[in-house]
Amino acid sequence: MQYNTEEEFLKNYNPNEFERLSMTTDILLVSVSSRKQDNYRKTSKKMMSILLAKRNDYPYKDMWCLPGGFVNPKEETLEECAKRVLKKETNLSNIYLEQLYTFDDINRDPRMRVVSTSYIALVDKNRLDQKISDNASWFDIIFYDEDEDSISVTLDNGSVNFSIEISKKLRERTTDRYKFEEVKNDYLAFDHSIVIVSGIERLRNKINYTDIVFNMMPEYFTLGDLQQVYEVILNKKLLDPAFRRIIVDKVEKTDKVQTGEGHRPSALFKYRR
Amino acid sequence: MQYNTEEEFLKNYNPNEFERLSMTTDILLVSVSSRKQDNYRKTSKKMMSILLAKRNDYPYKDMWCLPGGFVNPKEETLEECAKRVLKKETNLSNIYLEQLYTFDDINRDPRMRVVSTSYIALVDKNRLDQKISDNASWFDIIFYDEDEDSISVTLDNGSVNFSIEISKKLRERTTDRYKFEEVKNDYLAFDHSIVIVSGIERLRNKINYTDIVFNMMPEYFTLGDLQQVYEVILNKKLLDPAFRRIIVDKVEKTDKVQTGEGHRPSALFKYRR
DNA sequence: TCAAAAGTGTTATCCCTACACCCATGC
DNA sequence: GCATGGGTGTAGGGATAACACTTTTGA
Repeated sequence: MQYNTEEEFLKNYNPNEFERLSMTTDILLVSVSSRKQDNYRKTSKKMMSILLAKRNDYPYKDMWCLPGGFVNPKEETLEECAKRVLKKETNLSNIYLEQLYTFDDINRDPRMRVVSTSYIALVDKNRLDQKISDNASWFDIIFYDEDEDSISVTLDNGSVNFSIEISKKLRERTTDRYKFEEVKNDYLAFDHSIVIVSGIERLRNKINYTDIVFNMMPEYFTLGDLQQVYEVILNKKLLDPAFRRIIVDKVEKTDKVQTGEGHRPSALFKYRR
Repeated sequence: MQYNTEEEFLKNYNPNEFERLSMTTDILLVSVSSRKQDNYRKTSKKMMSILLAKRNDYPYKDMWCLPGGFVNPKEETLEECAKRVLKKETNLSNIYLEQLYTFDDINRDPRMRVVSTSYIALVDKNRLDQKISDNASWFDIIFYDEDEDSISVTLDNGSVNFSIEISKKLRERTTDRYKFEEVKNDYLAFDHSIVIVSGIERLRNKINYTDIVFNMMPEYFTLGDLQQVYEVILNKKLLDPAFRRIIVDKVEKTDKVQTGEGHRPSALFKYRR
């Protein structure tokens, strides 16, 4: 249908002229957890954590999924929808949020077409009080292994523990974009295993050329803590002097000192604004 | 609404339970044009070109926009929709295509909510025969200037010439994501000026760490040509020896030679697979 | 002959890696 | 005392930038 005048345009409005669909936003909320070590001298071990929600409705009963919700087209933009979901789940408003990718799993819901725009959100877990939604739970990424053509992830929330396996294949040889496909996944609903893996890839890339990591840090932190966060995201050990050289311009030393750790106390730094 | 059994789930299906919206895909098709120089010795000057379509329907009459179209939710994914549009506009099927961003301009169409997922597509113009859609036209980017907080672009298709100005502002100080806003734009419909600028940013970034540039090159090319394409995308002059060192592993020298150019003939290379 | 681009070599500089080393603490 | 992490200095190697230089062609 094509209109030539304003009159025609307004008069001929037919709400069913175009096929409609529903949209959702899904949010990959990432943080970092610490687990105390037995040896009193050792620093606590760090892991990435993501927030998952348990479904108790048919047909996804007892599966886990990323927090998300349908977009209300009359009221909110996609980003506003994502913020609304985050607020509901964490009771926090000012969380770092970045659009990840728009996935459209054509058969996601048998009743209607759903397109989902996913977001990645980063937060310092210490900012969260206890008011997380009842059906939500933090899962630690206790294992993450990536090679040429597959990714393997193990998640654990203290009582539930499961692994997923994703195959990766370069889409075109001219680019860095991968096609991810589920190989093994018995616990995550929809295509959320793919969203998780894509988000972690994004995070891992961006940590090298942006300061997003500071969205996951408390106001004051030691360089050791910061280095461990880098290491857990990059999934490799870094050399201390090299790390300090990279980070030195991004942080500011404060007067504060952290003691009582079974070794030499460390200076507390904060992000340089 | 929540379902506990399959029976309940299927029986209670209500197509209006969730608010619907319409989706479109918009495609930023980028190529490189050459313009012969007066001096017979000089190589022809290169410019980026993008494909725009002229609207002749109210309320966008005589404005230009990116090729695009509504997604048919029953029949196609977003990417399939983008490919369908590209096929219609260029008569080509195997064009490099990459999802750019999902923009949702809440007041894009006064009659209904439209969300648009944009794609960037790269092509070697030589592959295109004359069968471009009647209302479509290649615009050369004859001027592109970017500084700390604004971008200025001038487009020209031989008969129409216009400029747009976009302000850019870092969204958060921890990241590299910019908020773009139109400052001046009298010719481009919707939010397409923002899509164009975002796409060029993406291309400029990716050229440094991927091989996407070869999607815009013919099978055989000289290193001088290739370097000029890099230069026009990066918007700066590169030093010959440095460029050759970077590129040497990506290309293969062939027996072919290009002569008749008013200077020493150059070897033809092709992309190393 | 000459202007333009093709193509190559060489040096200085920067940055990163790797390693060595000393310091300060709690038990 | 000692294991552990905090914190710093330095030598070596690889990549890059800048420049100089030679080659080859069409008009």
